[in-house]
Amino acid sequence: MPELPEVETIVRALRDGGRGGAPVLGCTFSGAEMRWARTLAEPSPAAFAARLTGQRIEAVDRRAKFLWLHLTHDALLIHLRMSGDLRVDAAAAPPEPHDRALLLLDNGLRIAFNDTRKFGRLWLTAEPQRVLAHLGPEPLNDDFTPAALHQRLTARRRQLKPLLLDQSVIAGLGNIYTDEALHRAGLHPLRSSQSLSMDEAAALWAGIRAVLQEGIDRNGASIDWVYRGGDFQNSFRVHLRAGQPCLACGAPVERAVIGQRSSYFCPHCQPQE
DNA sequence: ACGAGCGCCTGTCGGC
DNA sequence: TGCCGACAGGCGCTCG
Repeated sequence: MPELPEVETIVRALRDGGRGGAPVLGCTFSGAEMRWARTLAEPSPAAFAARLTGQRIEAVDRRAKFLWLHLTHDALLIHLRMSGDLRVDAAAAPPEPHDRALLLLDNGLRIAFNDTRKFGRLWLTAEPQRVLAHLGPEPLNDDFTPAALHQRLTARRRQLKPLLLDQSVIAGLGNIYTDEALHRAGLHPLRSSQSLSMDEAAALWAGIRAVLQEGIDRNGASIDWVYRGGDFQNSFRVHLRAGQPCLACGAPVERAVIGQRSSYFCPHCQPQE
């Protein structure tokens, strides 16, 4: 599910409150219950609760699509994958269906990791950089420049859309925001990355920045039963809009499967050649 | 180096 | 109504 803006929204809620939950910054873990053991990437389920207990949440951060809780000794990394979400509840509240991990806090609250499809993962580790080592630049950081994007795109010859989904090239984009960024840049998802001019890379850079920032401003996108609270889905220009008129030119939006993912684009605004 | 296929999971939806 | 395939915001693996 979540891409960078959805994860950022969750980070801000954990830090400051929001999405129906209380802030947890500064709280200390008092226990944990794993309800689907494979959710835990490391350490072992047997070691997890004891190691977590007593550690205080010193900071709540994000790297790409990973939530990053800085604890007293360790990092708690959380990747929500397709269907994960976090809630902050009263510790005594009955669990919800698909709650995979319950992390108890010493002030009567509880962080629940809910994940219908069981793809999400938690890491409790003293070496977060080992888990995050493969990630490319953060697209909203100052060092992510049009020239840096151009260099990374032209260093390879790949279809543009799968390349943008590759977290080692740029970190944080997923299927929705990639479609929207390519549309804003007027670039076809199958264009060869190596063929991009500096001007085209600069347009893509601006498109990526704009859609991510708008997604954050709107608290992410909510589709179907997944995720809650955001309304960026009301701003989609192409994603999920096959057959409907392009909001820029009126041509029907097309859908194609590219790299095993649904892709939506305007054939007029995003010519393949 | 790149792209395709598949596995991991559960749920929803549309067609027959 | 029931069944069946397609599809879903991600990512890691193998195989050509």
